[in-house]
Amino acid sequence: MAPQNIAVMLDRADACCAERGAKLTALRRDVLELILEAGQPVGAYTLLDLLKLRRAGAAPPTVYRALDFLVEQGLVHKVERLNAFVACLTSEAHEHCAHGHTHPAQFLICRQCNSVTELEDHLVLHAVEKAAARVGFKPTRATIEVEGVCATCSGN
Amino acid sequence: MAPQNIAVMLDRADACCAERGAKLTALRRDVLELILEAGQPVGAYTLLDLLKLRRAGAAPPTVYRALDFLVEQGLVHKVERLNAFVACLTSEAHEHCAHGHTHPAQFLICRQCNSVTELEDHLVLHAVEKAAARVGFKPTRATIEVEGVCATCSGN
DNA sequence: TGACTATAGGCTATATTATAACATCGTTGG
DNA sequence: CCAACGATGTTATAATATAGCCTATAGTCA
Repeated sequence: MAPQNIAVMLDRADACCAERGAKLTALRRDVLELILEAGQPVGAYTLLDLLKLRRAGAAPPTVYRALDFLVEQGLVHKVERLNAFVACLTSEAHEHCAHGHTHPAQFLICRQCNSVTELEDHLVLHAVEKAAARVGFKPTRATIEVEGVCATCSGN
Repeated sequence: MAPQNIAVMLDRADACCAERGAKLTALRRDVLELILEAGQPVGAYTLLDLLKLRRAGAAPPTVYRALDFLVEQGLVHKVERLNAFVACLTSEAHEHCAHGHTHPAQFLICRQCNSVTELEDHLVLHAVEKAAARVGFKPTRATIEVEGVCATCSGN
């Protein structure tokens, strides 16, 4: 992502937090910036190494606390299958930021190029909700991660 | 699960592996039995502690290798959000065991009672496949884990 | 202003989850 | 038999994540 776009995203994130009474502190902003710069899922310790270049004293809790905050605000998602974190780029997360903080999302993980694409497909969500309702289950959050081969890698 | 049912499941698993040219060795059978006895998702190190009661020399690789095998055979699933393993109880996995080994599944995780229910909902799978196809992505596997409150806990 | 309170962050240690690497053993097929 | 392969034993270590305690800073209210 181009630096100017990252700056835009950071400012959006800032406004979004403010609207909710949360604070995107300098540290949290740094961590979010590093994730945006990565442009792909990045592990907590990779992030820590990057963060140390700016903040010598950084330790695991430094990163994990910032990540907890960012995930809670819906600015970052954790990809469970990769134990990695990725910035949320969907417009909803930033524009309609009044809705419940963590918005639902699906990930497509290409096992050839390791790229990850975020989707926000309401039909999928609907199907999941219906399946849950069928057994009386009340969902609050869904982790949907699909492994496979992306369009580019499969030559389409 | 009642002991006699566990025995049935183990024998089915055995037959299933045999049909595929895989061997459900004593060790693997022990690990599968422990997971079935747990009746809920169980962590690798919990499993290791249980296994040690029978096999003093057991170490992490002992358990992880058995788990790798069982997951590959579709007899056990890993619940990513919990870093835990659960036995696959769906009939398909055992009866139509000729299909691709790892069958798709969805999990409903109750955050009140920690129970986990496995679903195999084809509408959900279809929705995921369609969403993926829409962006040219070719899925091979999907991790679908829903957190919420189960029917029992929500009083329905 | 000054003390109160709550949140954020620094820092050390440690818990939890998972794998690498190499040795040994046992079965199976030539 | 013995070669080859798959399974397991064994030791060490990597990778991921959290506990707990202390300090600093910012907003709040008497």
